[in-house]
Amino acid sequence: MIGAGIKRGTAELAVLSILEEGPLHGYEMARRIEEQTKGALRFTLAALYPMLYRMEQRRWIRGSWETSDNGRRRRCYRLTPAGRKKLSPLRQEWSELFQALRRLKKVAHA
Amino acid sequence: MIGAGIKRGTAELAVLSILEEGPLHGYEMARRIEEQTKGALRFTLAALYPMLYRMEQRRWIRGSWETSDNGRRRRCYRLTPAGRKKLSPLRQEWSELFQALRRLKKVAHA
DNA sequence: TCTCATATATAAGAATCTTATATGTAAGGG
DNA sequence: CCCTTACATATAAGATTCTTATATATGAGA
Repeated sequence: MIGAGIKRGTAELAVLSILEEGPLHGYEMARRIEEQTKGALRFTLAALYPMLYRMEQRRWIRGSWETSDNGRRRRCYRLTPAGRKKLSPLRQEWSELFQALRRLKKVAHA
Repeated sequence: MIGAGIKRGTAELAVLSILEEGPLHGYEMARRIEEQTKGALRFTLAALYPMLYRMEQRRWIRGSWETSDNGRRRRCYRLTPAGRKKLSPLRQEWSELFQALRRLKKVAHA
């Protein structure tokens, strides 16, 4: 798995990206991020929950308590318009970072 | 320029990459990183000097005081064999991060 | 002399990650 | 019936690495 040192800031992009596909609760977000990145990117729930809280404060996502079929309470988050608007500049920024690092001598064969 | 949030961990790779080209002192490293990334990646010296110190503690780089032609004292760093060995797994890790983020819905057209 | 470029250094603070710990329900196996 | 695993959220303490602000000092050019 990718180490803690270099993955800072990825949670924000990961959460917004995952929520773009539809509303979701934290536990499932963590599972999907791990699944979709084939285990490369993995977040502990302890990292994810405070992040979700912060993103809600910034109005990028909005959470609501729901009760699932199996009777469990969970907090379902969905992207706000502001969150959706944040996505493309954020992706752009990551894209620029990749390019920048590639210029500092090839970052592998990526 | 790329924001502080997402560039964590890049300094390490940047320094090792720059030193791969030859020994260098901190001030010039900062200048070259900015130049080579066309201004996208920029480190303040206040971020760079402690980083160089930490990397020296880890034996990835080795510094020596030199006096330049113009009579200024400066600390010249060079890659150690250990530092050189660190470069390829580190690049690999970044490469995997890029791939992982790309899988979470395209990170722009990168 | 004043300012800019060179050159290094430290301090205080912010943000985001880590591991450890806590709580509670539901389902399945022995 | 009990134990373990999966589900689901939450907080605390600590590490790391970035930020801005500040300090020091020399050399060159206007």
